Amino acid sequence: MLEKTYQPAAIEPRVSAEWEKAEAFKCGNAERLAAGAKSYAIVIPPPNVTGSLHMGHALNNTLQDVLARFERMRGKDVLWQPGTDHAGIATQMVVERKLAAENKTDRRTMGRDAFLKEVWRWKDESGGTIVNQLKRLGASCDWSRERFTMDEGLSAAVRKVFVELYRAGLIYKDKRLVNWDPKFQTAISDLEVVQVEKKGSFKWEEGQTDKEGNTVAFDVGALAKVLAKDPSGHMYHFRYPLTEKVAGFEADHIVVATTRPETMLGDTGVAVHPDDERYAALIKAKATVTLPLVGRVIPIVADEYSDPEKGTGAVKITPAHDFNDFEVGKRNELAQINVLDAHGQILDGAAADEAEVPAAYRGMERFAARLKIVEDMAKAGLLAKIEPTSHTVPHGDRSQVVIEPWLTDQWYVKAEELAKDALAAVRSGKTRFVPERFANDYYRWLDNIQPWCISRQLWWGHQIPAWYGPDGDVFVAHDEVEAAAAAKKKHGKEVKLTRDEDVLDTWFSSALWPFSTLGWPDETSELKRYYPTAALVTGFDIIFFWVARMMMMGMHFMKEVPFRDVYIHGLVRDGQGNKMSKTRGNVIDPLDIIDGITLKDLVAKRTVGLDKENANRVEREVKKDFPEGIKPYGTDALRFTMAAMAAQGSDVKLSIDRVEGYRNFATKLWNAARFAEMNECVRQRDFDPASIKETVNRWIAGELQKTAAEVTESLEAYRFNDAAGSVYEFVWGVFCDWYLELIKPILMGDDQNAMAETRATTAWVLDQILKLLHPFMPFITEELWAHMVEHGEGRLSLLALSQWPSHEGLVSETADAEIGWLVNLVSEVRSVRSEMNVPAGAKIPLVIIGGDKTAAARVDTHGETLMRLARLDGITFAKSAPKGAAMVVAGETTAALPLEGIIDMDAERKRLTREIEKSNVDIGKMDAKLDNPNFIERAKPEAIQEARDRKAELEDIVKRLSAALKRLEV
RNA sequence: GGGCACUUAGCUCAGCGGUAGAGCACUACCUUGACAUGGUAGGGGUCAGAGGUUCGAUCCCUCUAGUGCCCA
Repeated sequence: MLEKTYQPAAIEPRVSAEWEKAEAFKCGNAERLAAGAKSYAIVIPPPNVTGSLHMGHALNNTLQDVLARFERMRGKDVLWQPGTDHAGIATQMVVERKLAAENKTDRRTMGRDAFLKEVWRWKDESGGTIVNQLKRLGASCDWSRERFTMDEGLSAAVRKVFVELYRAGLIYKDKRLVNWDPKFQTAISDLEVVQVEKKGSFKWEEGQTDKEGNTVAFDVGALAKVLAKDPSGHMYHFRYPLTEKVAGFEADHIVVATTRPETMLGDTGVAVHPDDERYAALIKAKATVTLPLVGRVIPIVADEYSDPEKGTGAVKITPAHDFNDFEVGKRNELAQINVLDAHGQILDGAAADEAEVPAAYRGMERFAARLKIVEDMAKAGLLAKIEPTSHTVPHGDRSQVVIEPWLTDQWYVKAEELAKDALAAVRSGKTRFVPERFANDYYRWLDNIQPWCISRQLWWGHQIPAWYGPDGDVFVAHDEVEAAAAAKKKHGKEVKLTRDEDVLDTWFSSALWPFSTLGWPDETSELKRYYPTAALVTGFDIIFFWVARMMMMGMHFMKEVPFRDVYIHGLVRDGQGNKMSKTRGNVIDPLDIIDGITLKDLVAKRTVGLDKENANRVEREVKKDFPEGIKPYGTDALRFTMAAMAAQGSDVKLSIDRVEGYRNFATKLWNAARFAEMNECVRQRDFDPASIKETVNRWIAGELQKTAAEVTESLEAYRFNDAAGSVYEFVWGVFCDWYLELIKPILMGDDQNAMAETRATTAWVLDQILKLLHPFMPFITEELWAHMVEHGEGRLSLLALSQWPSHEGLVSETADAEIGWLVNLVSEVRSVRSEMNVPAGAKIPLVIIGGDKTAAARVDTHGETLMRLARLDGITFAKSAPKGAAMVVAGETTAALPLEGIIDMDAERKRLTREIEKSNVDIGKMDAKLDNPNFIERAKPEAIQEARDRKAELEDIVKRLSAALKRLEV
């Protein structure tokens, strides 16, 4: 016998073990293939190997698993391909931190090879965390095929892709400005840069006076204080003196403005708009300015980049430190002078000599240099103005430090070429975004795509397969042997080669994921069978990072899209709609919902690493929101919550109340099964739902058929919430609330045939429920599936491998009408009882007024059920209502509850009047429609008929209620 | 500044050209032989505001206000 309540912690490990033992999720099952199973593949968005499970993963993987289990039950050969990516920067950071914590030598001291050994050791020890957590979610991946982006096979794919793209001219090396992260000292791609809005507060202007009329001097100390908080957010106006006075130009200087004063050390020009009259004389005279503090003579050039409307209309140009200036510099042949090193400090030593950096600034940190330069310009009398300005400042998404555009040699992918096929594939519908609107983001990005910088100055990652010869010429090859051969051919002798030190962007290998995990470049049978994959499930935040790049690589190397559908889901937020974040302290760990957590542990978890002020705030909030911590709700409840709340394209605001509600749902199911067990509801061999005789059983079979169709349709359309909603409503609202109640008299009665059929039907419906629920709640359903055979036959298979319900011909209109009548009548009686304050325990008689043969037959069949559910002590028939009775109007049936002396006739009068009023309002609405000639003329015939039927129905109700009311008034 | 969404019950959200729905919360009653992690009944909404299209608008269009996200 099942326990009274269900304990997820007790069943989940057991069920997991069953799946594993049966190798239930292995793709390529021989029987299935022999039966001609179509393939259905999903590749997991590989989580970072450094990662641990968060709510985003829980949502993402729940949805994938729902699809995978659904299709597996539909008989397909399912491959859900799992794995992790190597997360270049993140992993390198983790290991460096670990070395520091263990007081081991640092990365640079131990050298590249030794360090990489450390990383691999870390990966072997700790890299499995997230994979194990995914297993706890019930993810039905084919774990035997787990892949890692640094695996040998996947690395071979990376090398091949690099070499081929290079040879096709689609990868090249170039000296360009990159987004340089001074903290990690590596280039990063545009996508890894986040723009942060900054606005300062310091204000000063030359000649500004105070209340007394005294000129206010520039206060460098005050500025220093402001900049210490945030170095950005100000516009500085500098006077650059003309090298020589120019006829026709009044001033002896030109004013330029900048938000980054320190870059002036690298200025090589000043640009004004060619149509700007104010500066025409300077352009004509080919005037120059002498760069203050440095003394470099730099030209004033005409370039449309400068906006005459903005500031003075003159901009300083620093080609080596600004993306726009870089272009201006190229157009006007300005020198590129770099003044920063890899740490973001002003150059020192020989490099500084070459760049003509004044001694005063050498080796200075960039923001310290910013302040000093402003100070020195002020001292020189060349500072005109400082004003707060709001501007966006690029930050590294991992390092959180200000990014510097920096001139370096990097490898690039000619993304604009690869984008063409990727765009066409979506435009032509070969790949479809769900919801569709996300295709717009995809188009917009690919239409404006920039070269993709793929080299990273890290050690952990795929080292670029490029070797340099003695004269710096490059040999791109699959391996060193091939490179050496090429070098020998060129030089006519063996030469010493050095390999490019850089590694590739992690996303470069992720872009190959849909085919590299299937064995490419080998022509494996898996590649043939599972590519293109059926669906990709991911968040909108990585459409650019990943989806677009997989499309580009897939189209180029496989000549075919990597996936048919891309389902984009939202973000998981907290109950209030805030993004979950560590500093906000509102992160909910999925495992804490599954296993539960005490208040104390939750506070500790959320405050770790926070400063005192934040920690106190978070502690207060946690105590308020979770006074008793989080109870253990189990995986199924969490998964069902995710699915039920994953409406297309919208975020999931996760509240614990909701999870609790679905945990209760699981309990409800558990107890329904317990009821079935207690009543010996055992599935019969060869049970055929089409041959059911009893009305109530025919009815539930029909309802089940409809529900199964709804769930199937919703899942096919990625409408997870609708699918979850349909099955929830059926299980609770139909099966438990009505069917189980309706059959109790049969199960306790003495009609053996009816009882046998009902038991078999109940067992059968429960089986179908377990199947329909399985994709959402795999553990409890698998457990019940196994349990429910104790008295019957052994199951032929695991529920996970059973067949998805799909039925036809089970819906019976007569059964629907009959049970509908019963349900309606019970509800109405209950409602009247409650409103008339009839004590819940009291049994009362029911009199059916003027009932026809149908009513009599129905009462004959369902009288006992009716009595039980409406708590009646007898049902009789009469021509007219007895005196002092409350009236019940249920569909075509009118009935009376003779309650004289029990009920308040005044209350009944009021109730009837209110009911009549309500119906009359609705009749009025119908009349308004039907009296409108335009409606009759133009509306759809069905709409007109509907309105007429509705009106007739309402009028009938009013008639009967009015009659009842009249009787009371006599 | 450009683009995309959103605004529906106390809260979180579905829905949709033709009787406004769910979960949670709330109220009353109920230890009825699966389940109090339950049952029964109930209250609660001019579907952000203003126009327009339509026989008919919560739904389609325009504008306004507010909110969020993406891109510059």
